Amino acid sequence: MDVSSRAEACVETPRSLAPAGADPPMVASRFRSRRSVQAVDVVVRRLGGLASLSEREVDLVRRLSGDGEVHAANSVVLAAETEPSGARFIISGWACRYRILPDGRRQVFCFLLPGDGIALGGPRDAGALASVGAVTELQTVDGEAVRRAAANRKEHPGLAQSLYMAVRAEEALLLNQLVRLGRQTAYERAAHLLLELHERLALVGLTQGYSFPLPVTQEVLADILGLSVVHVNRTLQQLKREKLIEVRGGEAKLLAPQVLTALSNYRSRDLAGGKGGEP
Amino acid sequence: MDVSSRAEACVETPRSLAPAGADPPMVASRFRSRRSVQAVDVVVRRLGGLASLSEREVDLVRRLSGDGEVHAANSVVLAAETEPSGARFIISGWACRYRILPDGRRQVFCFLLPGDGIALGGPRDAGALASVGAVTELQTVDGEAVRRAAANRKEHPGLAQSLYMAVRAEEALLLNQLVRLGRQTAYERAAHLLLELHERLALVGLTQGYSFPLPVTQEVLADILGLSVVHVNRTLQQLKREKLIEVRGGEAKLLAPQVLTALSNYRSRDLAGGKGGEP
DNA sequence: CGAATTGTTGATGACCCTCAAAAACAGTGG
DNA sequence: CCACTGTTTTTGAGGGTCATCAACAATTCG
Repeated sequence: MDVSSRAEACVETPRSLAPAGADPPMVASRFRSRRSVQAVDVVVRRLGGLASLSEREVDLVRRLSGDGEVHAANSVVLAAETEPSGARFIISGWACRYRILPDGRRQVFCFLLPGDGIALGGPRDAGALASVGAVTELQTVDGEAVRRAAANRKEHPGLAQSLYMAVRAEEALLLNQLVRLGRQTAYERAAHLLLELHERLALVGLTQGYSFPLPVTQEVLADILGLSVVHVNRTLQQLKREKLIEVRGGEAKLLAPQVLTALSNYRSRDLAGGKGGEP
Repeated sequence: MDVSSRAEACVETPRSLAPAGADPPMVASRFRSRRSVQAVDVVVRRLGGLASLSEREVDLVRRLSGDGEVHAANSVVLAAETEPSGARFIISGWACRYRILPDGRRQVFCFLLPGDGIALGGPRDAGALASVGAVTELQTVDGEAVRRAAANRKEHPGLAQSLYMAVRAEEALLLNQLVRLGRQTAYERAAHLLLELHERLALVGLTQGYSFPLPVTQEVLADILGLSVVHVNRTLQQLKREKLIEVRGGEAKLLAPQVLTALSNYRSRDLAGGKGGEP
């Protein structure tokens, strides 16, 4: 992948790129193109939110921008049961982990958002257990350098901690998802998922107040919520009718976050990590 | 306090149960017997099944038997939101990871069987994200020694690999569970779960052909299957009526494993690991 | 053996699915 | 710019799955 195609992709998925008005640290202007340096910033924000990174570690992450790839919307990024590929980070766009039953039923396990990693657990991660698909057009970069660096805890304690917390955050997502599917009504599930997406996107600066991009069809929502498309539609309508949310044109807005939180028993704080953790 | 009384507790004091402050004390008594040297063998079998262990590593695991604890059935082993404890291994009995909603609804994420670890991911593991409860009387041993040894990959490559695979196997469980809850009917879920339990118990030698212990009430099954107790009862009856399973007196038997596998789209091989994997 | 837990059964209705078709929308090419 | 096509959203109708409530039978256990 060359730089120009990445740049194009950036333009084509404007929604996924952070306006980033909040976080302009002195960006070491390396000899990389300015555009791509900004692009990986979302990874820096994500990992930096999970643990404190040294300047050297931040630089190491920034250097990832070299090896980017663009995946078309609806393409398979990582097929289950095939040779595992290395770790990658998502720069822009949404992906999802999922499994498909022989009869076509699909369950999406979780969304993967900008800044999130794919197969962080190592070469054999992800692929064997679930497929990863691009929900929108997707920009990723090779994250093996970071993963290997993080394996050396002495050298890169911050990165080690970050990746550890990233894996934990993903488990937190799965547990949330299990509660939704096992014990919540459609109405609660939808509210809960929207709150979770808002929280995650806020962590990487992709929200504007309570508005955030929701670039997925109702069919995808159905597959993550464990519902039929029709029922997702009706459930969202109910939430809109009650003035709790707005959803249109790939954008969502939480009109009454506290009400949503209460009715869906949403608990935040599971995803950020709070920078504590494992030795 | 025990978990089974949660329903009443919620009726009487609906609000006061949920907050983390009201977490029950952990009842556990210590044991230290010669007999337990044999007992930890189940851990050796489990870890040895996930990766090849050197004799030294096996010895290291066997030495765990020193520091055992017994947890009463229905007691809380690891409460969510509290100080994390160290890694432990289950010697006998069944436990489960779960979360309870403020209104009393409970979702069990997975069972923890003999040989399985608790909080293997490190001190902060498990506890923060889910509680662990003893389903039956439970015998555990401190696994910190093994966990720390495994952290040194050079010294103990087999153990490192084993624990890595154990964590992956647990993720596989969660993903299976997500498919069950999100996209399968009660009938499929029950069959799928029974197959999974059989496979897991077989890995540690606790099955006899297609018979295996199932020391749980239908209420617990309901909480893991995301169903009501009544519906679990009817679903099991249907499976019995169709001569696919037998369940009585804490024992289950799969009468037609292939039929069950087909009807529930069960895929094995996710849990064992096959001794391949991460560096 | 009585008390409590667990399992079983029936009745009723809510929730959610399926089928089917129309309406809104997005992209394409004339 | 507007028909044209395919996708996505929306609406309606009807039915199946599963929850809830309530009671009773069967077990387990002290």
